[in-house]
Amino acid sequence: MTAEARPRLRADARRNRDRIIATATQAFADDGPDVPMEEIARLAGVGVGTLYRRFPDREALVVAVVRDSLATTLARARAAADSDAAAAADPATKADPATADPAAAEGRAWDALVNSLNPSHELRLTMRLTSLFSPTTAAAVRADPAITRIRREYAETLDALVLAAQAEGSLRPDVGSGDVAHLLSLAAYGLSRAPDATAEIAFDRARAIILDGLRAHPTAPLPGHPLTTTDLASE
Amino acid sequence: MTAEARPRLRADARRNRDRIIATATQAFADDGPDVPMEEIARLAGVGVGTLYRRFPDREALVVAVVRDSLATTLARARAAADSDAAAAADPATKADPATADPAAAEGRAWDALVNSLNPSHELRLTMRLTSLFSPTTAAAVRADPAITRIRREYAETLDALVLAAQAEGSLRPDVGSGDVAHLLSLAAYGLSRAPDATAEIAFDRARAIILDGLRAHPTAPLPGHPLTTTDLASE
Amino acid sequence: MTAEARPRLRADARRNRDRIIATATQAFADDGPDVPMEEIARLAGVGVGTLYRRFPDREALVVAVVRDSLATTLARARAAADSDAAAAADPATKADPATADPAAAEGRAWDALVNSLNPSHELRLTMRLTSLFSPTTAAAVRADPAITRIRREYAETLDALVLAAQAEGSLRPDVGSGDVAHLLSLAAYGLSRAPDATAEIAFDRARAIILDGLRAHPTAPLPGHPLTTTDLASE
Amino acid sequence: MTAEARPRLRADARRNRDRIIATATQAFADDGPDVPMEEIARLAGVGVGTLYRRFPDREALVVAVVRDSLATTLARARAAADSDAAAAADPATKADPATADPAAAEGRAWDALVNSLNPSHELRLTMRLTSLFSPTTAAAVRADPAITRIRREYAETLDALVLAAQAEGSLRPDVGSGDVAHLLSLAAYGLSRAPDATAEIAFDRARAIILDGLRAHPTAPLPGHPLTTTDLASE
DNA sequence: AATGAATGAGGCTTCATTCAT
DNA sequence: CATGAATGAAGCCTCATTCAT
Repeated sequence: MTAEARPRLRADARRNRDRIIATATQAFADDGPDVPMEEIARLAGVGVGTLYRRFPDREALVVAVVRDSLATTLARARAAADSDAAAAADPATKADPATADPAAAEGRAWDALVNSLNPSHELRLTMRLTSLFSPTTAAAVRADPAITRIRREYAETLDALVLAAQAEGSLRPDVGSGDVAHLLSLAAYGLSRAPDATAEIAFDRARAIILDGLRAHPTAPLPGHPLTTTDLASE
Repeated sequence: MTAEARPRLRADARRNRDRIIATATQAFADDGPDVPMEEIARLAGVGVGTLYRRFPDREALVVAVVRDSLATTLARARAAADSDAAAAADPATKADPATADPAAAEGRAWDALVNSLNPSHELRLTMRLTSLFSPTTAAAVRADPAITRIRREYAETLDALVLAAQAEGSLRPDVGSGDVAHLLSLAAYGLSRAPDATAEIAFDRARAIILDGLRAHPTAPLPGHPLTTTDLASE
Repeated sequence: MTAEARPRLRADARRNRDRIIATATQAFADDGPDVPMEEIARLAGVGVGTLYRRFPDREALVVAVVRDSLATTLARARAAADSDAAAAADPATKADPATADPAAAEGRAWDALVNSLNPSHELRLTMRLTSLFSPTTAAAVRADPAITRIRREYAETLDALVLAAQAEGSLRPDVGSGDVAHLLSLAAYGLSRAPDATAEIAFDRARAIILDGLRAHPTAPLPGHPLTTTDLASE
Repeated sequence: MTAEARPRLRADARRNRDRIIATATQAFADDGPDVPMEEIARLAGVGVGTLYRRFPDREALVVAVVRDSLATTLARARAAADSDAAAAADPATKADPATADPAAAEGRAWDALVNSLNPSHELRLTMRLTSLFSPTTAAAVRADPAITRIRREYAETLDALVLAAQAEGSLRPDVGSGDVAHLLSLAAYGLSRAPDATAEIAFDRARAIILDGLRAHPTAPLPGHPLTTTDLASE
């Protein structure tokens, strides 16, 4: 995403690169992590050679796909956090709670949290990916510095959202950002590969139930201690 | 229960078969769905020839593994349902709520439901498998008659538990057995392959939060309608 | 060659293995070091799978070919050394120099040396191989323990032949076994790939001239010091 | 000398061409005959496109490299022959044998022959190349008209040197220029790719021994008949 | 019946060559 | 013209499956 490691690709090369990542994301989601490289190339409308010129091997492609997808997730979470901050600073919004979205009745920070956890269909599919790859590939993904950085920044953003929601009293106090990330990634895993009405409904309902479980009225103490995203780093 | 198509194997052959399934289950859990057949055979201490004598091809082995695992899950759920029924019929138990497990305070049917959803580590690993196999293999699994039957029986058992819990007022009324099955399989997906303390804690906490979300005090109506396990059949 | 690392192959497997090595030796000689593995398999009348079952990768095959060829060279040199020793111990032979082969007039030790350096056509072709492989593969060859051992034993045998020939005064005293090995491997390199009358003659003449240069009448001191085969170990 | 088919390149284009040949020569010597075209282009500091503009395909590049190297060898041999002829015509030199280099005691023609066979390290490396290329490429090299011409001219030059040395009695009479060329190319083959002190010494010693074998005192008749360089043309 | 050897289709990757910028 | 991106044929290797011992 940043300029660091990108020596300014030619326009068409750049276009190809983006198309390959998008195609690969979809292909992994549709056909599992073993889609032949040639299939991906074909779907992207390029030759295998081009694919390999951009990504020296399958692992590099997987890493790029995950990196891209996480970057988008991070951007979305950040946008949610920022709009929350903006709203908090805006007297107009603050002044009239009556105009608030009824579904947002729990409080602004809660809404921001929920919002940040409402990934697009494509993103949710990508979230499934990590769990699908072979242990070796998964290790390569975790070892990637860019991915590590994005995860760290994502953790920080989510931490802020979690703390704000707990401060306003809408999120149960005995959970950490790690718990929240874990639960929502679970919901995403549950999605079947192909877009499917039932899967969508099941996801929406699961998410709603999970959110109910996260609200600020625990019936019983949770086992263990609040998990931070750091606790899940090796997952 | 499984006598139908099984022409009564000799004891040692039967032992071989069981060991292969156990080994394969472990191998899939440890190394992902792509473990070579030869590796499985080696781990099971038999030649590939023997493996292929029992399971005509890789798909047949996978189906057998899933079938075996689901059968165990079903047995566990049934035991939970039965003990609930027995308890319900037993005045002694009914008479003295004070002796109840504090964690079980929500009611007997709730406890039975929770109990049926507390799979062993090995089982939870196996539950992940289905989502790991290629779409083709996954389709073969769903098409297997024995698996279909087990799923149906499991659905019936879970339906009963869900209805009982709703009857006693401990489970929110706007969920179906499909929602429950979905949520719990989600929690299981989250487990990483290797046994890992953090993953265990994350699982336990996620499960607790999900159960809180399932309790009988919804804050907002759920989208859609209660899902039955039939709704999820194609998942 | 020894039983150490060979867990007793099944008869047909053993036959296949031998045929693959023989075929590969010929194929490398005919078509250079880049012959496709599939071509070698085809020529040997086996499937690629069989080739790869015996030799995990191309490098392993090359190492086996070189190992095999060096072992034969060693055996031949040893036979020459032994027959020399036997002859030396046999009074009948000793008694009548008049019956000696005229071409052997230089002395028994000289004959033994020359004899040990008269490799078969196939062997000479194989000797070329080492110089043909890529640096990486050549390094693998040198790193092979069996090859190292054979080279050492070969060096010892050649040392004895060289010393004996120098003792009887037929070999110039300012050369070592390293010089001899080097020169004769050179002659072998000169052979073109395909059997070819001109190449044969050129080889025979080159060998004769080199032998003349090695005889005990140096006209000028050689540069450097006598080379041992150890000096050439890394070559 | 090479103006025939060369439509007069621009100076910088010429410089590019020369650099590519020099780079390729070095690359072949360092990394074997399989260096990728792209690697050669990179080392030469040009794009592949430029490389292909100069040399329509890999074979053309190899041919150019060999051609270039042989031309240098020819020039050197000619210089040796010419200085011999000049010395022969110069009474001053002839008059005072006492001033002769001690190592040159065998006679002027012998010295000229030896001198012409003392290639630089780089050249000797290049000489190895021919034997490293695949049979197909080697055939293309032999089929190249320019190379054929250079070889013919080289043969004529070497013939003259050989005859002169035999006339002065320093070279054994039963060898031809083909034998000489063959033996010396052998010595060069022995050089390992990287500059290496041991290889250098081994080469010098082998060359000295071979020269001893070529001196005018045959101990036994050579097999076959004197080889001309023509006899070796197909080698 | 058990074993493990043989087979070959299929996936990964490289690199000579062509072509758009 | 130079550049380097794109292409795809071809080689390496793996592994599901079959078959001889």
